[in-house]
Amino acid sequence: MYPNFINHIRKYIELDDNSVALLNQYITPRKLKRKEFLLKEGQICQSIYFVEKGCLRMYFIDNKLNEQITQFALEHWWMADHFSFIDSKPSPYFIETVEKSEILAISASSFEAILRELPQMERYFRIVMQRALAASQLRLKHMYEMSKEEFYQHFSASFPEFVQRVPQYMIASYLGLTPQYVSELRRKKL
Amino acid sequence: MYPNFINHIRKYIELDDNSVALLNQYITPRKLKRKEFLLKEGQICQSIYFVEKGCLRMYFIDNKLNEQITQFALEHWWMADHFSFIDSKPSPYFIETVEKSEILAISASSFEAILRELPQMERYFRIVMQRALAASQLRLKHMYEMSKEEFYQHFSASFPEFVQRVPQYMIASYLGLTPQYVSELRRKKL
DNA sequence: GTCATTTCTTAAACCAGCTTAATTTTTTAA
DNA sequence: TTAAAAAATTAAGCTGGTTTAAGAAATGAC
Repeated sequence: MYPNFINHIRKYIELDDNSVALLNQYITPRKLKRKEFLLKEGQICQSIYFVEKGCLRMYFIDNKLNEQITQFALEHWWMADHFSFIDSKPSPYFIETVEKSEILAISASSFEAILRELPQMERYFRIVMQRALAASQLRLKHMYEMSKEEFYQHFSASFPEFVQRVPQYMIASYLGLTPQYVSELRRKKL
Repeated sequence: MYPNFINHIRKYIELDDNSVALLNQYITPRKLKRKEFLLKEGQICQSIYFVEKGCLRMYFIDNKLNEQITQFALEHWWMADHFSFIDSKPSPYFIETVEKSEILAISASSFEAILRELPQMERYFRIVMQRALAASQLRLKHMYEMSKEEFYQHFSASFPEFVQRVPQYMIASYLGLTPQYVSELRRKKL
């Protein structure tokens, strides 16, 4: 059904076919075109989203009216504004497809139901959250230790397919650079 | 025994006295003076640490040989290099007490034992990790949207007791500023 | 296919925050 | 208490990266 999703869970916990069937009841699959929204500023982030296929970005509008991208999610990744999701507070973020995507949504009430009926899923989500936290720590370390130029070069070298897949100005925004400066850096490298 | 620790867990899950007793078997309490280390660069982060009392900082040495602080942990907070802890990889970080502290350590093997014997603790840690992730998302947003001056003023206004408690050069490092610039900002404000 | 829109590039002026270096103040340890 | 070490301040000069503005190239929708 949703091979990426089920395989991802089975990387961390055991899940028999009955459990998979039960799980499926709480999942809302969504097929989205490019540039469609899952969340807009001011709304409550009602669901957490698993990227079965495609790519999401999360951004907010800063005080200069720029779109500031804070996260991407590719296949196998979860996306959510966790503060908004946990506390049912309005989110400052937009979550939007970067390309045609297939997304699995789990609403807050489904999330609770899953954890109640399939307690082993607590373990799965504990591990996922812990790994996301580890990734976030690492990203922060990179931001502390690298100049913007190094940060860009490091990112390009680490995720070349991603740099191909996503418009350059989005990479720039995610890395906290102006598109002009990225242009300059690319020219410099060639 | 460890009131902050047990109360923290009981904020999120139910825990009877037997479970508390069981839990206690897997916890190593440590009383530390100021400037003692729980982790040094190159070591594997063998434990996660709960701050029962006091304050920890995590930092690494950057290429200019500065101590770059990436995290603090006060009472009720957990501290760990999660990448190192999860994958048993050498850590680039130091974890050190900022002041006299009482710390509870849970080693990787104890962590697994706790989760095996008290499965409801999966839920506790899932919630803790999810909240830490939310906090990390928010911090990142602040870094994207604020100038360094705004970031400092925002931090000072948000955590005045913390600014009292911790040396100024540590605040500067945590916020990614030079101590000189912080000095300038303080003077400007008065 | 082709036109409108989106994305990328170039270049020059500008500035927030850093570097360097010297001095003063505070803290620590004996 | 006092000497030494650690932390904070001040000030001048500098630079990595932004801003502004305009044109060129690529892309997607019809």
